[in-house]
Amino acid sequence: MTAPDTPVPLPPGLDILWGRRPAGRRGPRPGLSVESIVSAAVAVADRDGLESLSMARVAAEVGFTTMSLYRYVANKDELLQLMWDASAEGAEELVIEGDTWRDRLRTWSGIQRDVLAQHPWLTQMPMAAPPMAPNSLTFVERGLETMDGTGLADVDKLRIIGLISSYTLSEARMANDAARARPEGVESPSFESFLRLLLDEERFPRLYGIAWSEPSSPRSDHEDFLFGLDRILDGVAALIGDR
Amino acid sequence: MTAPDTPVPLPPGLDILWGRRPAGRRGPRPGLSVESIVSAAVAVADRDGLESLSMARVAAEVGFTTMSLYRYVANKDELLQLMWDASAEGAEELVIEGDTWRDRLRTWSGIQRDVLAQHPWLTQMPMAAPPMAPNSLTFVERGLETMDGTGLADVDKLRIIGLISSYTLSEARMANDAARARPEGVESPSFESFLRLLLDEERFPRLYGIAWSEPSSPRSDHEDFLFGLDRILDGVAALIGDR
DNA sequence: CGTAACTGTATACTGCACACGCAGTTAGGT
DNA sequence: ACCTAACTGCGTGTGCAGTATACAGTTACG
Repeated sequence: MTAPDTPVPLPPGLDILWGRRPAGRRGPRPGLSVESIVSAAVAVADRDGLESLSMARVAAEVGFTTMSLYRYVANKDELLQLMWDASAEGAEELVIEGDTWRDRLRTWSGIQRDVLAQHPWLTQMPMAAPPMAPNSLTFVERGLETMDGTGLADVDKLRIIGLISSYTLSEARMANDAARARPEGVESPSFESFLRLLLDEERFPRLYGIAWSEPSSPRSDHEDFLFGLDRILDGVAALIGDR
Repeated sequence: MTAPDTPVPLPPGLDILWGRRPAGRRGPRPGLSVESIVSAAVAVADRDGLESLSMARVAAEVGFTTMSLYRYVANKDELLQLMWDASAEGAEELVIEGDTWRDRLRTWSGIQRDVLAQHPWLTQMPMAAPPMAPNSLTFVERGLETMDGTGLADVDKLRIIGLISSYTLSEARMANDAARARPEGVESPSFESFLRLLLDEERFPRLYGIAWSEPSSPRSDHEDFLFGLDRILDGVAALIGDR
């Protein structure tokens, strides 16, 4: 029924990202651009967090009125999608080195972690479905690339990429939320102290034991992260060995 | 400096959950209760999604005015925390069966997945830091329990629990977001069709291959989930074998 | 050179969380 | 018996979101 030239309707924002926006010819020169709006929004989110990202705030950042943004962006959701993809900028030029698939996957995951550390608001974003924006997909492609030569099925590679990035995202989210919970670096009692207050030994024998026995090694978020990642990679190794 | 009787300030909502709210004696009988408010809120979120959960909506559900809720709950964030913990109700009576740690962990993860399926809004919640509410912690305790006898260090058990639940949560989140993207079950083109439209072979050789070769096996979300879980469990098995 | 397409903006509307204060209700102290 | 402190429920009001709409000015095509 649809004429062959009728473009399939894309999810919000994707038409911009994939360069399918007509770009009219008449009328005054645009004083703004999607890119400048997105980068202003990213700057605001980096500085003040996602919760204080409003259309008015972004407009102030670029020196225009709030409503002018809507000439370039359909709504706030679309802007968020664009910000997400903007954070994956540079994936095109990315080259992942390493002798083994394990090294390369580790590096790939580390890059993702770095991005999440630079843009903490990414962990609070309402991530709609799998990534379908060009930079994100390029990054996925780079991830698949790391497993060339392992003999894994392509579908399994994709699942592994999904697994690792969901893990990386979750860990970053937890680290972020925890950091935000202690406002002024005041070494607020944080997790274990609370647990010691709240846990009683009979209801929570194992957690109780962990809470009271821990002060030996003050381990870092990064070590926690690597521990989990190595468990996943061990699982991948087992899968590769299976065949 | 703090007097011994001075209660340590708990994060919002936790004082209610752990039964540390004074509960005054004078004044009129409360017409509401925290429990009724929370369960009304859960009902609203189950039915209409988290985005349409407002204090006014909850108030209408229980037949009171908006502001009356604030006599029981400090703010909306606190209500969300209470809802989160309420979703883990029943963890106390939970008994996880299975002959091997692997079976038990699988079951444990499956229970979490079921809860997330029943309360999809959990995947959209701003999860502040690790769970410190009683039901959530009880569920963690049950998770630790599944690995009794594996000889793993307690700290590692806790990390594994964290790893599995972050994975389970992420998978549920993606499944949810994808489901919400196609509004009326209209078999919207969804992921692969879009990929076929957007990917060109030279920029995305591997994704291109996956997108065009796939229709062989229409696999389900559940299989995807189990695949990733088994990778993680393989990793745990490797860790257990290491010692 | 008229007009259609386009841009920036002011104004207005809606829904939200929540501060505040008031009126009525109960239980203890005198 | 009664005063009063502690409490509940509610109406009003505030400020901030996102965004619909209409309008005036600007540019390029026919």
